[in-house]
Amino acid sequence: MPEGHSVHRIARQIAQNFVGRPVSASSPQGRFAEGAALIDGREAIESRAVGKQMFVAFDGDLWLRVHLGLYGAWDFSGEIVSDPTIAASNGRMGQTNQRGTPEEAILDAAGENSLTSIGAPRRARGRVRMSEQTTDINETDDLSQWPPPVRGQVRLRLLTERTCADLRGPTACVIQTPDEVAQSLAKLGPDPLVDNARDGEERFVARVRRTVTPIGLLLMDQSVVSGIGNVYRAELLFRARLNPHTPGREVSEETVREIWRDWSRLLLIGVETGQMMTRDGLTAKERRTAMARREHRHWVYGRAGLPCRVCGTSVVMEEAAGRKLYWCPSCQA
DNA sequence: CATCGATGTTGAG
DNA sequence: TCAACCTCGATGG
Repeated sequence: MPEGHSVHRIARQIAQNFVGRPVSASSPQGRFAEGAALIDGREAIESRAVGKQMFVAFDGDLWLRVHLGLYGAWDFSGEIVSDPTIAASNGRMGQTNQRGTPEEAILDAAGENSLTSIGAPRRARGRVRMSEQTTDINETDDLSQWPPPVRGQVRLRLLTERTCADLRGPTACVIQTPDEVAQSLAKLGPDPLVDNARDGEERFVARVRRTVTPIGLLLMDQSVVSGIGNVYRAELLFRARLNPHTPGREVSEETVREIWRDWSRLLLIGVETGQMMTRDGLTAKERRTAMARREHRHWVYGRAGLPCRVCGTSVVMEEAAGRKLYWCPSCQA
């Protein structure tokens, strides 16, 4: 259920906790037994996300490609070290609160200090789910057992001496050669967190402005731009005050560039906070409400029939290519 | 307890 | 265009 921001967070979590270590791989459910056997015991070399796809390299030129699809999820348990760029950037974002950021909670739960201190690393007692924009600690879990007992359908379990990652319900989970990875990457449009800002923007602009396909469909096309899903699509279009049905070639170049830059901005915020926060101009109080409750985070997504937050017109919902598209017919005329 | 729907993609027809 | 994939939180009885 993730859009691009979640996948980047997961890739970083894998990088932080698995890269540089030998990894035991298994498929408790059995549906990925062959693939798991191929990487079992190998050292993880690299972990990266491009759009909604994640690639993890293992020693011996074997790559794991995972796509979570609609309801895939990774559960991390054990000793979990947060990505320092995420933790550090939270301060910059000014979104700490009394109980601490999710990342700080992870550090606490995982006993992160012990990793860098002299004492023996102590077994963690944290558990996090990384599926969508939530990163929750379940402190009621009994983690006295190691490795943790398998619960439910686990397609792939990655395990080090200290950290466990369980993958459930992915659309794609395959082992690839470097050539196959290159082919997968070649199908993907630019990702603001992967591609050079200028190159990415130019590719996006060129692609959008040469087609009559409606911009509302183009933003969902992963070969046009990577990582945008149904929520970010609706919100980017509203933020640009753009009618979703506008053919790509009829969107002004300035507006196309504005959308790319806005996506870059929203993606960065999503990676840092773990939430799809697409509203701005909020007071401190409104921001706290929005951080706590999803329905307050968006301009139009999920608000069919409710008044537009800007003009009061009823937000419209229509089906487009099998997905629900929300927009304000007045603001986005 | 049953049912529904979801932040997604693929492939059949 | 639509079903299938295969998971789980939210909702209703």
